[in-house]
Amino acid sequence: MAQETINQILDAAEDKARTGGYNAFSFREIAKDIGIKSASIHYHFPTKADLAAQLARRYTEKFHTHLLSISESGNDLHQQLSDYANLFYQALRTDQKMCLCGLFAAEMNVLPDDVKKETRLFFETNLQWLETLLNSHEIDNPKNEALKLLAKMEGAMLMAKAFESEDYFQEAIDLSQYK
Amino acid sequence: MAQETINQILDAAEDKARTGGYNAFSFREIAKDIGIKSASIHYHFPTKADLAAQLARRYTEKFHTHLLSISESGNDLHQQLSDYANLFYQALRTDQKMCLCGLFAAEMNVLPDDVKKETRLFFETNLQWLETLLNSHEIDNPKNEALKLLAKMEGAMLMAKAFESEDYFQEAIDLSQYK
DNA sequence: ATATACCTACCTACTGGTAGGTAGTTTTGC
DNA sequence: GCAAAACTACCTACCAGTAGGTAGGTATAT
Repeated sequence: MAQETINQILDAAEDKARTGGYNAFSFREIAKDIGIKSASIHYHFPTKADLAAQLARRYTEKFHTHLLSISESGNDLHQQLSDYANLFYQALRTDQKMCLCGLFAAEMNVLPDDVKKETRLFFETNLQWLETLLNSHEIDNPKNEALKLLAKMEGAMLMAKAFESEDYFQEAIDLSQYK
Repeated sequence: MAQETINQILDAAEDKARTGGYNAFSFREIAKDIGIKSASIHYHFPTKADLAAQLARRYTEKFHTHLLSISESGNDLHQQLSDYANLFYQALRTDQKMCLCGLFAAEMNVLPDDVKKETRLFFETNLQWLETLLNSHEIDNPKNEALKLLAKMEGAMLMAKAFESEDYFQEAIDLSQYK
């Protein structure tokens, strides 16, 4: 089973992609990092587009798992949104890195189609989860409110990166209106 | 006077940088676009870092000019913030491209120091302008409010890119609280 | 016998950057 | 007033390094 290698490849790629985007990771660098040859990565991921698409998909799936566990908690709206914001904050804090799909979104125009598709799926997944949550708490115009919340998360992450301090994320996130 | 060439180089570089970030423009591509040789670009900008730093600086300066003209209008708070949001919206709409510094911010970790510095300056310039505006209209905690507004702008731009539609920007921007 | 998971060796295309040359313009010294 | 020197804004030709990708080989396990 080569699942372990595949995970290692994706881990290394994610690390680099979340630092500088689609052009910031290469087959050679990943190979060097995990101790195999670049040609061997092509065995698992024929093209770079395949690798990046898988990367975005894995990222979205992991994120979705966290979303489900938040909604299953049964906590009140403010707490769930707090936990939600914390998903982004922890990504910043523990990895000192941007949201993978946030970075990909910024580069949307230069991404291969498959990667675009997976990137958009991340945002759609988030919007849907937020909308359901807001709707179940009888918030007006949940669709629009969801979009504003998602934009707030990504914008706050960008502030943290721009000023190179996670604190800016917390300062930019204000969920008091949902209390 | 070679100012014209310099402008052409920066224009071509900005076009590409705003599409895919720091790694999305090369001396050769720019040279080809404007009809000179890549070596000649090095004459005006010794290194890529120099070029990108100048690019960010020019971008910030232009933006700052617009900011000044908004504050000189003497319009009410809501109108000025609307005009402010429109600066970002127009960048999206007319160029179909991301905010240069928003993209650079996402890639902060891989930028040369000079480019980092200029990128941060863009955000500081925005924060300062917003803070002054909010302060003069007796808004509570203007510093924090400024950060939240700036995050909102960049977040909304990211939404527009993620979904490849400018409409998402307008939907994510809601300034009704400042009415 | 076949499939898996790697390998070596190589390809073409492109990257930022440098050395050294040149035509045309401007500045300097007498 | 004019020739020499210097400067500007390009050029050709090249470098080492890296990019994604391919062909074909090999050891191991089923």
